[in-house]
Amino acid sequence: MWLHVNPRSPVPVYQQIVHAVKEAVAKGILKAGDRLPTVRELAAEYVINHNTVARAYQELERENVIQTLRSKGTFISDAESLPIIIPEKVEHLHDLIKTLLIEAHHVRMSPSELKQMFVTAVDDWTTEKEARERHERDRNV
Amino acid sequence: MWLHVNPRSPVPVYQQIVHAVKEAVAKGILKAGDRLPTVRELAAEYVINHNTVARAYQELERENVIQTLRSKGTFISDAESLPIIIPEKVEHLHDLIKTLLIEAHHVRMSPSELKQMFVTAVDDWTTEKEARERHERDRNV
Amino acid sequence: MWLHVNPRSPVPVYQQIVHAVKEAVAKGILKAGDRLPTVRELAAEYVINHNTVARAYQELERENVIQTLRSKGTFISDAESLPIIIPEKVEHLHDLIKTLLIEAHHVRMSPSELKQMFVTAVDDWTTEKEARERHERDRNV
Amino acid sequence: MWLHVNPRSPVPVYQQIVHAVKEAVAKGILKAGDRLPTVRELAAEYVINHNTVARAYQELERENVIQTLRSKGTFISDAESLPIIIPEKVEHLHDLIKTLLIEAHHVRMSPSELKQMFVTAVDDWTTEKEARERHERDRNV
DNA sequence: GTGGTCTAGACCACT
DNA sequence: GTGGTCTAGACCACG
Repeated sequence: MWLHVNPRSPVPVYQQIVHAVKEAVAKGILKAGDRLPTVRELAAEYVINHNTVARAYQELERENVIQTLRSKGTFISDAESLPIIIPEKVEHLHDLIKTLLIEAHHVRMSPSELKQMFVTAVDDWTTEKEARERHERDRNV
Repeated sequence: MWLHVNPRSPVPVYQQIVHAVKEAVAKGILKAGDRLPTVRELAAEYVINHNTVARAYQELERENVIQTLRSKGTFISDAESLPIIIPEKVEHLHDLIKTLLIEAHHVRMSPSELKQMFVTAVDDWTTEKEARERHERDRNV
Repeated sequence: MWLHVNPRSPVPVYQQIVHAVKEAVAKGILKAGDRLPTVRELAAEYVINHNTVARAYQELERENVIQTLRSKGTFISDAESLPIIIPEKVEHLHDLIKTLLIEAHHVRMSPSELKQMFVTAVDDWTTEKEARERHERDRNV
Repeated sequence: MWLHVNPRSPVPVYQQIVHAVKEAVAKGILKAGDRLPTVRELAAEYVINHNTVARAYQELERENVIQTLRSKGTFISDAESLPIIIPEKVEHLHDLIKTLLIEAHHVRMSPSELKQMFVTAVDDWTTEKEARERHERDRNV
């Protein structure tokens, strides 16, 4: 399963859920049209308050990651159906990168070392994703 | 000035201060030995309670970013005085990079586009920093 | 109860709380998973401000002695959950021992007498702890 | 010299001085009758406020470690001249040992390991002291 | 109901 | 005058 919730973490549980769903989507584990568990199913399985799960789903819907079809369930949105590109969010990425640079400095890592680390991480991410997709294809052949 | 505080942001004021100081240090705007405003000066200037500022300073001291000289004020610490390297924090950087990849995907940005953006951001950061240092040197000549 | 607070002591109240909790844990009076009083309960019982208690709890959490489960309360953490070993802290123990030797000298106690006293104290501590554990076990049988 | 003062340490400077003097005495580096620098000499040499040094001397006098002979200077007290043995102070040693046990527990050191560490530390202390005394004697022969 | 944050204002220890 | 601590009382985020 793509979800691990740690109730002891300082980051709110509902945000952990949001993040996990977005991660699964980004990795290609969840794909457009896939159905998510209902709020109550997920709440029961992970022993979470259902209000918490509901809040996570609301947030995901707000971000257009999922869509709720009335009385049919919630599904991963079709990415292409959302043509809106939001400069505000790109801004957010810039801030994240800046934070990365700041934190790196305080761990005595130079910008170029960070760049190195970043490139490696991205390459790993990409190859892992491709491996996953190849594996998926083979299974379906 | 290197500090902007937004009291209505969801991120706690004391953390905003912490982040701002770390940013100024990473950028080279604040240097080892520089004196920070006193708790009460800073509190007055930004209309913050002095306790909030004190809490930020304590957090910064805990992270070895600043040092308190008893009743003389607080100063940016020498980076060299901290031989401790914390693998746990490097781990944190990895997580940040992963988050970056995930968020990028949800703004329809591919890993390679993100890489591009990252490299540009780092280069900008570095050249800005060098420009600042050159300017500083020239002023002191 | 395992807590005695003296508001007129020169040592800060929040540190007294921190120390008392650590002592209770070391003695086995508080065990992994045990729930601590809520911030406000403890504050009310000892006529302390809740902020002071909160600060003590935060410090304890930072030292991995307790863990906060969001809006469920705070609990003694599993010792096993903390694989981190800090040489810096062992250093601190050495300093404490040196202080002990120095203070002993000024009470006209020779190192060997101190050694005697130390061994006795440790043995008492251990037997007391074992007695407490045996008693605990018997009660649960 | 037997004094090192760290103005950045969280422990007050005057206490650092007190501790250093007591340490030098316990180690036999300073002996009964030895003359200490005057308040102003010491203040000048270590760039400390003379009030701070004065306070340290007061504290040392209060603890009978030194004695001030009016207009002749301050001297290390003759230990044997102070026949008073204070149970209150022995109590203090007990508390220190208890703290040691508590802190050891939170660094995952068992009481017996601590005992081991303690014995080693005491033996080192004693042999060092004897070596110093032998060296002293040889020099004076 | 839980802890977390903030303000306001007071007092203290240290230099 | 510096930071550190504490109280009192308020509001918020989370589950």
